[in-house]
Formats: sequence, structure tokens, C-alpha cells
Amino acid sequence: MSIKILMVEDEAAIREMVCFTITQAGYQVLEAESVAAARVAIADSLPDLILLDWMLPGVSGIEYARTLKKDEMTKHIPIIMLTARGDEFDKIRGFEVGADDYITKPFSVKELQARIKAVLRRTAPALDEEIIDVDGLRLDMSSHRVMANGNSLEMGPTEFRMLHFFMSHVERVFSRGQLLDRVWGGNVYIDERTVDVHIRRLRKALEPEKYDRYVQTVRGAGYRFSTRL
Amino acid sequence: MSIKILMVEDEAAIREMVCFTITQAGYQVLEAESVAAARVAIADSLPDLILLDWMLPGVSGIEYARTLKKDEMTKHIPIIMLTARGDEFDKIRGFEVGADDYITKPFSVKELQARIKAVLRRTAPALDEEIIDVDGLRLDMSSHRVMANGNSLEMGPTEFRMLHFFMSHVERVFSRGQLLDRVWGGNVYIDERTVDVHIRRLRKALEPEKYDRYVQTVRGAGYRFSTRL
DNA sequence: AACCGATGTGACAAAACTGTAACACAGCAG
DNA sequence: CTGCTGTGTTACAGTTTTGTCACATCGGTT
Repeated sequence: MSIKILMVEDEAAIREMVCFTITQAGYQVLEAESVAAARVAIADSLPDLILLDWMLPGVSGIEYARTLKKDEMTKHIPIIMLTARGDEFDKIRGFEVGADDYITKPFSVKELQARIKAVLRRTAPALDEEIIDVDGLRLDMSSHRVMANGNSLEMGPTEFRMLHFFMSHVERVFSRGQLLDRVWGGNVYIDERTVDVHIRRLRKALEPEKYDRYVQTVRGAGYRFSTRL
Repeated sequence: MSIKILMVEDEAAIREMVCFTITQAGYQVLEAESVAAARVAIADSLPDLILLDWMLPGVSGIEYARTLKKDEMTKHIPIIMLTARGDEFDKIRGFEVGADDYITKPFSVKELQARIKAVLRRTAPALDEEIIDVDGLRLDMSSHRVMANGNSLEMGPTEFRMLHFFMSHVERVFSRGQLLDRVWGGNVYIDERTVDVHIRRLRKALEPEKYDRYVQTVRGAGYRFSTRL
């Protein structure tokens, strides 16, 4: 069973380029030049990922994204927004309506492939699990709590989000920039060093139950959350 | 670590077009308008692929291809021949001298990209694979780890990059200068002997699991990563 | 065997990177 | 208004990494 990607884009030239790229990468492509066509395609065969143009005739891409994220059947499908450099695209607003990533036209084949791959990989380990348990460390989204050995661990909001992100992507290394992007969410004119400080705070919060060693430093690369030494 | 492509072509117009295409696809390009210039570029930083014009002033492309395929250091580099429709190009003769593919001018952007990708896929083990496994030694880019027999091997950032590069180009020999270029990345005014030291450090890091013997010295030429003694 | 250039090794100081604590500020509840 | 909490920044301390050297070895020649 191959992975299906739906592309909603009115410019034929871009459709062709993207279609070529995606096919090359081994995915299956569905094309739609309008929101109406997209609706049909989605009803017909639920795609695993949607590439959505920011500017579409009729119903705008952003509006449609909001709709998709409201529908129970489509809300979990990751969306990558396609924007032109000229568009006044607000990254915050994009993520606000539920886009998982965005890419600015013109973009390279390699970049598109990389982002598709990244989004698929990133959404796979469900970020929407209610309870995540990693080796006895338990994070509960509904009660917004972190427990270990029966004790509750105290930490700030940022540390909680960061831990949540880490526990959803165990073993993977993230650079400070990626963490700022994922944990702080979107536009950040924040010094990357700030990440270090929050890593420190997270470690301190996990220390009472000896889980601080799970937050590991990878010199020259970033940080990683792992149960292995 | 990006993929480098060397283009040897005397017509400026084609150089420009090809250069654009390649860059768009996310590769790095080196241009050479003559065989002499190509020699310098190759010695400087070994490319992963060579686009070679069939008809070149002075030493002909076909002749040069034969030379490249004889040299121990360059014989593994895939070559795509560029030919004009008018040329009496003998396909058989092309493959005979070691070309991996050929493409007839004028060609489309799409076609060139497709052929480059195809050749790289079947010759060079992708440099951007997530996990590379060579005879039990496993390097994982996503977790930034090197494992063997269940144990994780510790090494510095430079050693990690170097091992990654080596494992992506098994069996090939690289001079110190080429390693500086590919592993350190770009313009470096570093003493070539420094490479020796890092080779030493890499070996030491691989020693605990007996993989140090894979890092081999080729006297007078450079180093090689190989599973064969 | 003696010699010579090339490569292996260990030591070191500078540079780069990361850890920590302290501080200032904004938002907020009381 | 006042005290608290959470955040981002900064300065400084602590560690690791890195490029060079000096010297030991090695391989091949004469």
C-alpha cells in the first residue's frame, strides 16, 4: 500500500513539477485544481498528506485548511501549505489553522521531498496521544501532568511542551533551531541559546526521579531524548 | 552534506542551463570548460557525478572518460555523456569507455534531472540516507548515533561527519585534500596533516568494536573505508 | 643496513560549545 | 500596588573538540 498525496494547486506548471517530484519519490499523487475538485478527491480516497496552495481561486487555501481541520474525518491529515514569495504569508496564521509545515515557491525538488518526508515522519509518531509513557516516565496531556514512580513532577509550560515533543520523538536528535520551531511554534526571533536554558530547566524538573539523564546533549548537533545511555 | 556534480562543457549557454537545473534540484555544481579545468576541479574536490560533453576542444570527452575510468581514484565516479543530435555518437562506444548513461542535446530540464537521479541512485549509495549499515556497523543520522553489536560508539562531531562520508562512499579512495573539502566543507585553510589526526581519532573510536581496520591507508594517495582487508 | 619520505601517536593550548546561575521584565492574581 | 511565576538574555564557568607539533614508526630504496 503506497502513500497518497493530494495536491491542490491551480497553476498547471507547478502541478506538473510537484507531480513529477512526488512520483519520483515513490508516492502516489492526486491532483486537484480547485477546492471543489479536492473535496471529491478526498471523499474518493483519503490521502495521507495534503499539499495546499495558499492562494486559490474561490475558497482560499487557508479557509479550506480550517475546514479540513474541523472535520473529524480529515482533521488528522497533515497539511503542507504552498506559498509564493510575494504573498503576505503569516507563518503564525498558517500554523494556527492547522498547517503542519509550509514551503515557499519557488522551491527545489529536494526541498519539497525533504519536507514531505519530514512531515510524514513527524506526524507518524502520534503527537496527539493522550498519555505517553517512556520507560516509566508518564506524560498525561489531559491532566497536563508528568508522573514517575507515583510522584508528580513540576515544571513550567515551556518545559512541559518540550518534554511532550521529546517523548513523542524518542531517540531523535533535534537542533536548537528545530526545537525553537517545534516547541515554541513558528516565528521566533529568539536566541537559540535560550533552548539550552530550558533544557537545563527540564533536566532540573526531571532530576528528582532520575529521568534527567534521558535528556541528552549531542555536541555540535542538538539534543535528544532517549532511554539508552 | 550535499552532492557535488561536475559539468565539463565548453558551450557557455548549455553550462548555464545545466547549472540552473542542477542547482534547482538541490545539488552543488562545479563548472569546467575544458579537460584541464576538470582535472583541477576533480583533484580539488571529488565530485559524485560528472556530466561530460562528448565533443570537447583538445582532449575529447570520450578520451577523457577513458582516462577517468582507469584512475583508481576516479574510476567509481559515474559519468553521463552529453551529446548533440548531429554527433555521430555510438552508444556502444560510449558505454564501452565507461559512461554510465548519456543524454542527447537538446534535452529538457526534467529529463536531465531524471537521469542524474537515476544514475546516482544506482551507483552511489545516497548520501542522505537515514541509516547506513556497512557490515554490521550502523550509522543513524536521525539519532546521530553509531552502533555496532548493540553498543554505541562515541566520537567527536568531525569523526562522525567523516565516518558518515566514508560509509556513503565505501571502497573509494580520498586524498587528504578531498576529505578536507568534503568533510570539513568548503574553504578551509587547514593543514592537510590534520586529516591524519582525525583518521587516528576515528580509528580509536571504532576500535572497541574492531571496526578500526575498515579505515585503511592508501600510501601516497589517501584513505579508504572498506570491508575488504 | 642506512636512509628518506610518508604516516601513526600522544600532548597541548586555543577555540568552540554547553552548563549554570543570576537578572530583568512582563503578565497576572490577590 | 505587591508578590509570584514564567521567560528570555547575559555573563561566566566548565568541558569537549580541534588544529598543530614534535617525535616515533613504517615502507620502500639505495
